[in-house]
Amino acid sequence: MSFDHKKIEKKWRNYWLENKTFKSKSDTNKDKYYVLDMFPYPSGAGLHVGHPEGYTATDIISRMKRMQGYEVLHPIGWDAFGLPAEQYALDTGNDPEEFTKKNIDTFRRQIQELGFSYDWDREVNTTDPAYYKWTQWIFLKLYEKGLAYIDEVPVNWCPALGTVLANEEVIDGKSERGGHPVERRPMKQWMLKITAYADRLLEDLEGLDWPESIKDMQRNWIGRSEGAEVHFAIDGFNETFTVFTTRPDTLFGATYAVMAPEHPLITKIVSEEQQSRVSEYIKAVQAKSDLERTDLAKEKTGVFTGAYAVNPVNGEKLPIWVADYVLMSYGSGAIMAVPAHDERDYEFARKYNLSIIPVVEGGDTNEAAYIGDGSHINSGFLDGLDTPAAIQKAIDWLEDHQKGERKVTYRLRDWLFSRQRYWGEPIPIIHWEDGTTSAVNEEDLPIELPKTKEIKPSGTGESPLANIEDWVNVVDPATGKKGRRETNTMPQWAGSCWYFLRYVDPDNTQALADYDKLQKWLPVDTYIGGAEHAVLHLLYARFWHKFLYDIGAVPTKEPFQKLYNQGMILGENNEKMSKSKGNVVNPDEIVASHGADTLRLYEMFMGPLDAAVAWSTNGLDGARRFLDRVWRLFVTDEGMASEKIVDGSTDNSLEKSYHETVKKVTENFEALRFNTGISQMMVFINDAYKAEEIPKTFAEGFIKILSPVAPHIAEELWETLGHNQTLAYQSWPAFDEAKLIENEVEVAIQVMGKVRAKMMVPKDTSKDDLEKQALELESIQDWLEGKTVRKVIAVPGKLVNIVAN
RNA sequence: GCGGGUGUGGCGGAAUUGGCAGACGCGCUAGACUUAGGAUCUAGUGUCUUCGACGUGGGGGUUCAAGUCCCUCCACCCGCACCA
Repeated sequence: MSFDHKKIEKKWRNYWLENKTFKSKSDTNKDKYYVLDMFPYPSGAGLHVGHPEGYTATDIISRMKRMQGYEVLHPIGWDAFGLPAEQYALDTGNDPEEFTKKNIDTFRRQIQELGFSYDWDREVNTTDPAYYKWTQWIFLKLYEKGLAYIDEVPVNWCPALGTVLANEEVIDGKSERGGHPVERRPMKQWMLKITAYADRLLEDLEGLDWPESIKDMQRNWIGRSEGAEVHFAIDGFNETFTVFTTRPDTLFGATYAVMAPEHPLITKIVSEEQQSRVSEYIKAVQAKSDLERTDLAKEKTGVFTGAYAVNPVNGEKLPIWVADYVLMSYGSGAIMAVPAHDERDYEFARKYNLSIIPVVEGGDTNEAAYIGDGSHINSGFLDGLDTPAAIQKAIDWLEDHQKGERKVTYRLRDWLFSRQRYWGEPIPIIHWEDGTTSAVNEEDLPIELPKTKEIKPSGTGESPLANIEDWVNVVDPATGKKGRRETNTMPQWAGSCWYFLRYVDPDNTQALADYDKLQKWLPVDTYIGGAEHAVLHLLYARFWHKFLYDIGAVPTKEPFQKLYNQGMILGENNEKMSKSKGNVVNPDEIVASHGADTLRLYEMFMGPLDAAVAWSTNGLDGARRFLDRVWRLFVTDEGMASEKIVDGSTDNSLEKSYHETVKKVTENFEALRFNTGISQMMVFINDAYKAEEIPKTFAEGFIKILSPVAPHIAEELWETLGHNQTLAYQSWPAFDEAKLIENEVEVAIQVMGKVRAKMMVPKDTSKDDLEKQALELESIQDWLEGKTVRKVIAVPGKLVNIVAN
């Protein structure tokens, strides 16, 4: 008979919730273990089958660690600010808060139905004023320390929608909704100075147990490069400009200079005869979308400005060009071009017939740019040096002559922190009528979002908050000075930068979390989530954490010690699940038809946690079949413990299988290799079916190791075996290494590397004996007939290989 | 182009230090039980011209022995993308 998953799962779900079985305590002597999921955005679509994959993985770790005697912190919450709720409000006129609340209720129900062992007293919600009070507080601290500042930066302005769009809302230069044209427009925006932490964000990656690919992505994103800034005079002007280069050693090979189209100096230096061509070019570039501009396939374009730069090392005059292959956002927005040793400059020089002067020996500059190392030529005081030495000497020369200096540049840019949106944390700043700006007082936090039915774009590019007069206008009670609240709100990343701190102390009204409690729980021991957050979320969170460390708010330099990325679950047709493809699997339906335990088991058994694997209904049925087999093995049709389970059994036929299973499951779970751990449990159940008796201790041990994966059925089995307490805190079974060693082992006998026979021998048979016995085997004699034995390799306990010809 | 990764039966996937390739599951085949079965149980299941040979993306190499180490090529996936 199969088990009644609906009845059992409801029973234990309610038991855990009512008894607060998974409440974690900060004041214990137990060692702590903090297992974190990337908290979800509660979308209107409800839970996706992808969610339970990561959540089951962390739940298995949590449940196992509890049984191993750790005090486990395993919380969940809601990353509930964000665009979809605002779009919904715009479309329907409904309140995003109510909409969000409803979605959260659905997510909570679905997550509880899957039996995850979260401590529900620690639930956090980024849209709760009691929570975002502290998000705003962190912003105030950043502002105090000069790490939050206003800058004029280009944003995606959509005139038709009257609003600014996030990059992901712009598709091929058109708005995602409505397909309206979008243009780049400079606007005043809040920026966070993440670049001030660039080096630390880079260096501290070393000590983290993260996938190397993610660390690499962060390293690339930060993009540190060492080089020099070189100052160039402009011929006939009392102006200089600066270029950044990683190859100051090639300065003698510079044959022209390039400024980005946005470079402020261009309008000053452009010659009369080039004026119209330059302004036309700049206009054409501005009309291009970012996508078009960065399209590598396209040919490089540019125009001559008519002006000349003076090469500081030799006084040569270099024509200054404008070209969009130079980016204003990197370095200083201008370069010295060394076509002989830079592929991009080479391509450009070839197209526009600019001269190419080799200064490093090695390549053939008639064919291609030579990037490699070599002895320097045509380079005055650098001649004869190799690249590293020439770089050093060139920088020394520049510094001695005040023509430049050593410089480190980053690809990482400061974080654009404002959004012209309603549904986000208000930025706690007031702009006064006298032109000054001040932060809201700490004790006035939180600045709550005003309730409104008017979540319409303001039309000016400001957020809908600008329309709400009561909220936006303020008067300083002390001086009567009038002011306006900042109408920009924070991006969705803000709330997720520190939520894992709030779980530690979710109800604290005096601090974002109590320092001693943070000391108990930090860092997060295991953090699991999707790889789509590899850079932004994880980099922003690390940045805030380091800042909080600097102001003494948190005790660790890094938030997440071990990180793991779960893979994606694809549709049955091997494509990404999506409504339009009709291949979406709804977890509610699976929980109803097969049960939560089956879904959990199946998702863990599908393949390695980090792999992308296609959903299979047959595979799901197989997972259910296994649980049915376990049930039938332990429980009679009458619902009693099977007679096959014997207390004090002397049958030791299962001994090796049991100990091996406990060992493998423990080790595999520890290493997040759930698929192999589960397959070992299947092996044990197959063996147990064949055994006459199952010692009760083995049955109990098996139920314990099954419980992290399939907790409902495990609790029910545990109870059926006569226990009246949850098994959530029963001790994790131990295995006996000695029980794994057989007295007799099978060794393979190979002739010329091919297995020709096998024999059973005592496990510690010596090399010589092995060799002797193998050669005496009759079947081996046949193989050796007519051949001469040249060599015999014997590996005790493993195999014998006879080399003969 | 650069960085990271993957390639094993019909399918998902296993294989410490190089040491019996294909664990476990799905699917499939046969049998048992059955009024019936998409239930359950038992046995089998890499390929082939079944003595035996061949097999871990292709080719080459090291080794007594290679999925595993080295060289080379191919395919696919992820990230970045004119970063000076």
